[in-house]
Order: sequence, then C-alpha cells, then structure tokens
Amino acid sequence: MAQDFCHPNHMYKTELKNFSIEDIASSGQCFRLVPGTKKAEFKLIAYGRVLNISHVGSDYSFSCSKSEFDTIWQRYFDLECDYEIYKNMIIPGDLFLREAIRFGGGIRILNQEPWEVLISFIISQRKSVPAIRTSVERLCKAFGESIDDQSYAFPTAKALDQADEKALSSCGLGYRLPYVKKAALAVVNGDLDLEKASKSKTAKLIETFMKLKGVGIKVASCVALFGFHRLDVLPVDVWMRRVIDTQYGGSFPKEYLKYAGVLQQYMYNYARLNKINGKITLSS
DNA sequence: GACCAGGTATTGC
DNA sequence: GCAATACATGGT
Repeated sequence: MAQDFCHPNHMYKTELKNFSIEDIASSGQCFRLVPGTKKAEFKLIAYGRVLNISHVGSDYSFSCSKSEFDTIWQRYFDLECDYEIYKNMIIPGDLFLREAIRFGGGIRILNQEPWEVLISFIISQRKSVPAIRTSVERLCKAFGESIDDQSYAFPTAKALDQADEKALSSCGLGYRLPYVKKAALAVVNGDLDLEKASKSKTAKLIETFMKLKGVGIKVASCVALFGFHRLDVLPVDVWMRRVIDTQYGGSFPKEYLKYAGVLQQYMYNYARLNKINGKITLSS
C-alpha cells in the first residue's frame, strides 16, 4: 500500500510473445477490452478493476504494479502457457489454420470471471460482437459498482436479481432478459454454485449450465471454455459451422480435439474478421 | 432498409 | 425424434 501511495501511476512493463492485445480484443471472447483514445492503447475492466494497456510491438505496459500483474493479470491473460504448443499442432497441409494463426496469432484464451462469461454469452445469442459489447456495457453502467467516474464493474448476481425490470430492459437484452434474470436468481438462491461447478468435469459442467433457460450447447461451451478454461471444449456458432463445413468437410479435425477451444478461436477470429463464408483458396 | 448476428425454446410433422 | 419457426434489437 505504501508503494501505491508513493507511485500512483505505476506501470509494469514486460515483453510478451505470442500475444497481441488487438487480436485478443477483437476475438469475441471478452467484451470489456476496448481500444482507448490513442492507437495501441486499450482499456480492460475485469475483476472489479481497470487496467490500461499500451504497447510498442511486443513491449507492453500495464497500469499496475508488478505484484498486481503477477497475482491477477498474468493468469488472466494466460501468460503461464506457451502458445507455441498450440501453434505447432497445425496439421501439415491445413492452410486454413496456418493462415488463421498468421492473421491472429496473438490470441490467448483468457481466464475471465465465470459469472461475467455466463451472462455475457447468454446475451450473445443472435447478436453481433459489437452489439454484445453495447449491451454488456449498458448492463455494467446500470447495475455494476462504480470503479471510477466512467468505469463500472460487471454487475453481481445479486444486483441483477434485484434489478428493476424497466432499467434492465433498457440494456437491449431483448427476449434474453428473462434468461439473465433467471440465471441471477439461480446464483442468488444457490441453485447454481459457480465455485462448486468449477470442480466438476467438463461434461458435467456443460450439463449444469444447460439446465438454465436460454443456455444451450453453444453458450454452455463458451462458458466452459472462457470462464473455466476447459481448452478441449469446442463452441460451434454460425461462423465455426461454416468453417467446419467448408474447410474441414463437416467435422472438426480429431487431431485438434485436445485443444479444440484454442484452435477454434484462431479459426473463428480469422473467419469472422475476413467474412469468409465459403471455401477459400489458400496457396502454400 | 434489408439482412444478419459467437442460438435456443417451442411447435409441428 | 427432427426440421421449421419465432424471437428483440442493433450494427453494417
């Protein structure tokens, strides 16, 4: 604390490989990591904190102390893991994945808060990524605890459970509003125990979330992957459906299944940002 | 101003 | 069982 007082604007600098904040921000797994006012600057809100990030190439600066970085953000950005392992899994001849990794090789699978992931992905259904961001941000502003004058934490289950119906509906949730309400109630009344869920095996975990109204296999898979770091889980949305059908003959390569969640993220990102609908021709 | 979006629940056969 | 359909709203 003394150190914080003496250095209110502390910065932690480090070089990061296989890491790009731009790639992560656009990859559709996290909706509260957004570009700042200047180029190569980003603002993240997670774990009730604000983190400003800037970089020149692979030299990154984070608006926190080294100890905060080590205890929170290192894990959040999955920096303990060497992503070369995943990149080296490319099957020779899989030009699509190779191209996807060339395009967005700085992606990481974040360790986000399960509750935030659950609600964000309930909201995500039949919404575009920019529209999800808008809804989530409105939700935070309306019901989240204030961190500073323009930053709000993700609302707690209790806050959403008690949320005024009208105020909630002004967040653009549409028909998903009762789903959000019911998920909040489930956590508040103990029907859904996220701490306990984190200890169950992946199949059981997914099953647990699918009991919630408005949570099907895709949303439950996203929660397992992004909220519980189950890297073998493969969420299939409209983009991944197209990728699987047009690039892999209808089924995800079995060689990739162990880390399907990571590899699909490269694929999803590449397909969505390049609007790849049909089979594309890639040359070696 | 259509068209589509990191789907799911419900209905109809 | 499985295919078709409704669903709220915003971004492009």
